[in-house]
Amino acid sequence: MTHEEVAACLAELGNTHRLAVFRFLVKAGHSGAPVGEIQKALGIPGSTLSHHLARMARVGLIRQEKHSRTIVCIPEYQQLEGLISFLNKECCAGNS
Amino acid sequence: MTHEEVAACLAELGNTHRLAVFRFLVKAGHSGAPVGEIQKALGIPGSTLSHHLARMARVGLIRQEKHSRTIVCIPEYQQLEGLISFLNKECCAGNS
DNA sequence: CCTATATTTCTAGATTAGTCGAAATAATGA
DNA sequence: TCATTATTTCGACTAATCTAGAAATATAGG
Repeated sequence: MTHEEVAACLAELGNTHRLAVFRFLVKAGHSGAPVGEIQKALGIPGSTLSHHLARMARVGLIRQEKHSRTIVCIPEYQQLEGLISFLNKECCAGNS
Repeated sequence: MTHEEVAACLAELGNTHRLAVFRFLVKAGHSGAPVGEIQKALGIPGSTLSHHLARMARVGLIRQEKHSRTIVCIPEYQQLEGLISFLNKECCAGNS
């Protein structure tokens, strides 16, 4: 994971709506949740949510699988792990 | 650390310049580095750097100590640790 | 007091992000 | 085929961010 990729992911998680979406998806587990369910749970207008989901998918924080009419969003755990391990390695060196 | 505080910190680290500054300060260690040194090392114009440093200080990622004419920037390790622990607790639950 | 140094504040332009209604697309089932 | 449901794309607007030169501030040393 490069410096730029890490910054891009952090920037996406650095928005309260998107962070809330990610937390919701993690609670939903490996099977994720459809867009409509996220929308109902968090009360975000469809077009706004769609925009945020697209951004998160673009940097690999989630993936979207189409099942007939619904699109299921699944958190990409290993991407978050990459992020955490980067922060641990590159940003905690020298810590007490 | 609240949802909003976490998002704010992640947003600040989600900029390549600021992430580079933070990484540089962590390498510098607990004694930190003066603004001028960061500027020389990373090649960022003074006014731009000052802006980014102020933002990072605002969310508690660094602190700034004035020693005569120079201002020393010090990374706030416990803030980053708070961030990492939040991501681990709230965003990794259910992971394989 | 004056000059040099370190850093910030001011200002302004350019770019990007966030928001959301309305229209468009896609798939299902009657 | 038609209506319904799920979601996206479009379009438009506002707000925030990024950038950096120029001027201001603060401090040290001569």
